[in-house]
Amino acid sequence: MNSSTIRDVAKLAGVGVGTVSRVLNDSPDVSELTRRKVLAAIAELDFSPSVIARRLSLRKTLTIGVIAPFFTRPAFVERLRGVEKVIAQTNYDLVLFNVETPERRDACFRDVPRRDRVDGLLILSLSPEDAAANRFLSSQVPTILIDAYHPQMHHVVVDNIAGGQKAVQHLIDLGHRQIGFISDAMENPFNPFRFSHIHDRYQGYRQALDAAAIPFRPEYHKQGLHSRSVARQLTHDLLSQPDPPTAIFAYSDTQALGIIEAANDLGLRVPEQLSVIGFDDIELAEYVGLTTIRQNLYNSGVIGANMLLELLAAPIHAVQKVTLPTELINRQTTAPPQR
Amino acid sequence: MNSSTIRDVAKLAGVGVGTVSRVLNDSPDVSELTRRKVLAAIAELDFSPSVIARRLSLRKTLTIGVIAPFFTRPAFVERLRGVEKVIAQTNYDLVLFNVETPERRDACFRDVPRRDRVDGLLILSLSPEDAAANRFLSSQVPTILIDAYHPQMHHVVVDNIAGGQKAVQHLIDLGHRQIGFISDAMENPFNPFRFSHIHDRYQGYRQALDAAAIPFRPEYHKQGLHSRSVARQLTHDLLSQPDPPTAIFAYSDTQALGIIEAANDLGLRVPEQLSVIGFDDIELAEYVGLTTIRQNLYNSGVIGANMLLELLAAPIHAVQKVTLPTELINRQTTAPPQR
DNA sequence: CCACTGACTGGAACCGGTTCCAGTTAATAG
DNA sequence: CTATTAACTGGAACCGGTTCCAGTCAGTGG
Repeated sequence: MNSSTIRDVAKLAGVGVGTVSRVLNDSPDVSELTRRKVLAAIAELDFSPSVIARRLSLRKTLTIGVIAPFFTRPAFVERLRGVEKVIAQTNYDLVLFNVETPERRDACFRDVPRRDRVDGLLILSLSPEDAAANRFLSSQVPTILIDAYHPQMHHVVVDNIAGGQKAVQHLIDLGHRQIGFISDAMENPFNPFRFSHIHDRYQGYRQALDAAAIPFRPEYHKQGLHSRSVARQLTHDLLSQPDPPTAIFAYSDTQALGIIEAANDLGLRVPEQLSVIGFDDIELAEYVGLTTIRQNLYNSGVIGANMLLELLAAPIHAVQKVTLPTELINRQTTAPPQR
Repeated sequence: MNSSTIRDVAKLAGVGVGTVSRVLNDSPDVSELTRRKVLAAIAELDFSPSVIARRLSLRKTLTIGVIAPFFTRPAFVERLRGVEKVIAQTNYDLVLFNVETPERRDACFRDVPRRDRVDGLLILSLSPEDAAANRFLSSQVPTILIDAYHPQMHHVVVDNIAGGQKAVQHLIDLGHRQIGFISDAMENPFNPFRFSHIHDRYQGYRQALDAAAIPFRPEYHKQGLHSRSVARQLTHDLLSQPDPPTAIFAYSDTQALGIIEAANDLGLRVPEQLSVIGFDDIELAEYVGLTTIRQNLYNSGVIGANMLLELLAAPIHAVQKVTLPTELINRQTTAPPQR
């Protein structure tokens, strides 16, 4: 059925294979008469060219790879959605590599960036170390980091430092002076993917405190694995100390939810007795009325994918760096501290 | 760098290309000595075989396609996760086709099922009409429907009828006799993807009522677009009528959340004054303590992907039909009706 | 009338694997 | 010692496109 080849078409149309190929590729060097004959033969045979054979002779895969820890956190899915939207409008195929363990990440970083596998690569939320980055750079596969960073690689990131600062500044503006921070662990082994935003948001936290001349209190910063339940436990620790914070900045919305649970456990009303602010603005955040810092997740995918397409179309550039802004979404979990 | 071919390896190792190919494919017909020579040459050249060329000569794409409306509802992502998990363990690539409009669905149904594009296909939550199904069947591309149905295609579905019945039976067991149902629209144009579960869950609703000899009241069934806000509005309609229901079965958890919002609007306490039960058991459900019917989303992806791999390995079978059970998850939104 | 140009065309060579057939070699049987 | 066989091996042919070179032919200029 689908088994006719370009040679069958050539024979039927009474032309050479080269001519058929020219017709298929809209070459101008074909007379109108010939073109019509070829198109008729194509229609009669219900021929369509083999993508596989094209790939071999073009030495391109017509494929874009995406490496990401998609399913581990809701935010990643939203970025992927933006990526897919862009790629779907091209004739590239989108090949998915999901990463749920550091081993799998390393395997992907090793095996995927090969010219015969993908023409271009998007990496979401996974910042490569120098060794991996060098492999990407020498692999000749154009690669864009989205929500991830390496100084020598193209990337589109959100301004986590400014975002963290914005969150804490909001609490300060409300009158808070005792502000806790609950985050993922900043160091291995509890930050196996080395999500670098943690450091950035932490830095934003510190800068906002400094700017307001509020001394940093290490006992106000609790770290642990990224999950609601861990955040809940950390909040218990945080609030059970003498002179506890009156407001908490959470590294992520997921953790903010754990903080709110802990407040409920302890009989503290939010926001009257405890203010909570998150980061990301995931869908749940709106539902529970969480004040948070929004980053435009979908857009980051769109921008990254478009950068990659440009890179594939045009020759090499200098390292492209895009930083996206954040936005304070003021809902119902922050308020002035009680006197 | 990556440019060495099997012929380079053959020359360096002093053997023929066929022999190198045999070594690469672990053929037993190679002497140990020769194998070592070849492996040494491979290592020296840092050679790895071109996937593209393999595809052409094997006449396989080494690719599995997934067509789905992934990002429109959280449940789909969870299924995809199960699919990815299975595919990642093979050497198939996973190519993603996201569908957000009926046009895009039709385009995917038309263009993707081609032997030179994918070796096998998984379709999530989109039930093809007969015309499309015939194209799939005649395309020679093994295809599995997950959470979708066509009588002549392999599929793995959840037992939506039994699930709906289970939900309503739970309400009846609690003593409810006035039970509403809020669902997606059952007919076009408001059900553009023809999600068939709606009919099934509706049927489960009707069966449970019949079994308890409770007459069906059409005014207790409200339909609308799938969203929290629409469900909220429908609930207002439902509860503002004389003799309103004391319990509501929601087609999905998302809609159940809208129902709860509406109850709050009206000052009705859940579950004391209104019982609500959902369907799916999405992540949010646990968070808000929603009683619901769980379907094992992740597992449906795993099972479907494994079915496809078997189909790719073995010759044609009879139509495979798998039905997965559901489970009542009893949380805090259902209770006996008030006297 | 010849040389030359431009427009178009045919088809071999190529992309880099796999496969199959025809050897070669060594071992075993007769 | 020869015939037969088993165990390996080399390499041509093939998968189905694209590309490029060497034409062919009509038209133009001298």
